[in-house]
Amino acid sequence: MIQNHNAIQIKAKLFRGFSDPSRLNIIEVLREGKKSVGELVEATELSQPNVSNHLRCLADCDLVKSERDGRYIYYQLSDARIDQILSLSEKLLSEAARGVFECTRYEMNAEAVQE
Amino acid sequence: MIQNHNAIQIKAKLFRGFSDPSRLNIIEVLREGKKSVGELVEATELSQPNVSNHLRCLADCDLVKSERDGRYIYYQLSDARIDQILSLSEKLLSEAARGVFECTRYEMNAEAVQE
DNA sequence: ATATTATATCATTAAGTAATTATATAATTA
DNA sequence: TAATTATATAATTACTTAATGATATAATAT
Repeated sequence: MIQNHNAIQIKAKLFRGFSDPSRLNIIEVLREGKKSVGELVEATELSQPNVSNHLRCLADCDLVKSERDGRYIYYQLSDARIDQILSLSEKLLSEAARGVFECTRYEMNAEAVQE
Repeated sequence: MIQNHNAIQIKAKLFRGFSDPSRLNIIEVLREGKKSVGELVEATELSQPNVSNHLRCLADCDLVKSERDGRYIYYQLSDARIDQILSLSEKLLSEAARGVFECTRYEMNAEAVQE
């Protein structure tokens, strides 16, 4: 049975959280555990405002939650299933990675992959 | 950094396949089983060129595979884990749907949601 | 061979969105 | 209080990409 329009909109929105390389990079770092914004900036090598912008997006979508400790604000993934979804995706990519990489519809300016 | 740059690029690209509502709609219909392009057009109410464009994107990424039968071309999901990823996402959304729905980043609506 | 049906491709348009720069807010320390 | 550190916000710019409309290819039927 086909899903209703809203269900698809919402699900697409969830995946959009994962679909940007910078945002996904942040999420991958958060899979290690709770991190401050500064730690995320250092780990991802993104600019601080850029990290904050993406974090707000992720927080709005309830993919991450935050708590302040002094002047630091710590972020963490809000749900264990996020980790599961990413693990499953890795398994899928372990076989399909070449096809995904060669997809030409998006130009993500990726560096060359050695095979 | 836990993962290398390429791994993140490729994973982001995979999720981009799911992140557009039209494309996700097509994928959801394909979860029911093999469908011709015409059946997908009818089920999704998207235009035929639009469906074909998205199918090419999905095929390039190896998310779907196709086979011709006469003048019809049938598409199906290429890997059972795609269905698993979508099922897991549904479970996640069963609790987080409100937050995702209320995410304002993509509507360019500047209203902070702090806790 | 011509017409019809099914699908793909391509150029263009229009909308979306990531990154940057500058600035603001908040907590802490001197 | 003023300075410093950590993070957030906002406006702008540059880039990305979905949808459309026109056309092309492919298979089949007449």
